[in-house]
Amino acid sequence: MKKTIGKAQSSADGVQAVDERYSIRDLAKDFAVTTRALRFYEERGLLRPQRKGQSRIYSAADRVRLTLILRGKRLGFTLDESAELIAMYDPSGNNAGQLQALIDKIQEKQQRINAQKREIELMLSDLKEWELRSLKALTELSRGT
Amino acid sequence: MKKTIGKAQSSADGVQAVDERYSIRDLAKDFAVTTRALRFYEERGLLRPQRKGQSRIYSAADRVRLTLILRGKRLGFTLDESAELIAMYDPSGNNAGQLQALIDKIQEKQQRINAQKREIELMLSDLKEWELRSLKALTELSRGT
DNA sequence: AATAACGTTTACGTTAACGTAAAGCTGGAG
DNA sequence: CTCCAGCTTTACGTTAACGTAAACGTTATT
Repeated sequence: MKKTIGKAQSSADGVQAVDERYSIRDLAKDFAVTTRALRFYEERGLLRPQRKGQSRIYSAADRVRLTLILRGKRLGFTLDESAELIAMYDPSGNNAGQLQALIDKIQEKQQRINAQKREIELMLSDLKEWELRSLKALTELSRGT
Repeated sequence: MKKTIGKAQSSADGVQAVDERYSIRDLAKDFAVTTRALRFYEERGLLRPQRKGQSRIYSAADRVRLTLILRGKRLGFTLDESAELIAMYDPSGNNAGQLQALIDKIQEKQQRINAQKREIELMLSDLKEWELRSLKALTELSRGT
């Protein structure tokens, strides 16, 4: 892993060990997204990189957020939903209410996905039936029935 | 079930029994979609209702097609994909070549759907893990750990 | 100084699947 | 005949999640 910005944070504060800094292109490359996407996520409030002059500087925390954003996408969440989830997951204000809300959202998502799964299984059996029918029709046809 | 258009098709041809006719609003009501959506589906080639004068008249076959369209939507298919599926179900010009192509398409579709199913199962276990974590965090928090 | 390589903001373009008027036929009730 | 509900076409608007392009700033290297 190469740090492409500045020098290493050999901070003397002991506790906060590594807090590497990444350019926008670093993140884009590492996560296989475009820089446009990263700026867009920021515009939508999902990322808040520091600035060095006019340039954006991303931290390890930003990488975690981005990971959550992309996982959300894979799970079919909208950006707004992911923003909510990230906010809830944020350990800054972790009260019981927030966690309960998070759990509710997750369970709701489970319901939807389960429904999809059931529908897909229905469709699969449907398609298999059709395939059988078509195969029979084809063989009969080639035999000149 | 009320037929709201014309009179019943008490056709004397014996074989083709019921072929009810529905107005666009009938279909909209029955399937809980807007008339705009129905015209849009037609515009995209997914429906082909007859015309009586300027008005559209939908048949039982059209209802089946609409069912497939909506099922496709629930499965997350685009309209174009649904159009493909509907074309597969259609027993129009069935020569050997067409049948083979049909089978190929069906099998290809099966692959994709199976992949989707696996992905969904992955997501589910992911979500369950999250849920567990959140639940633990919540109980520990309420216990004041 | 000039060029390349990267960064920035601003802003219009794109796709999907309709929503939402606007304005005009049309058949049947009164 | 009049009128209205219900149908039609035409066409611009909307949301999400960026893509794409223009025009410009900033370093670092040649």
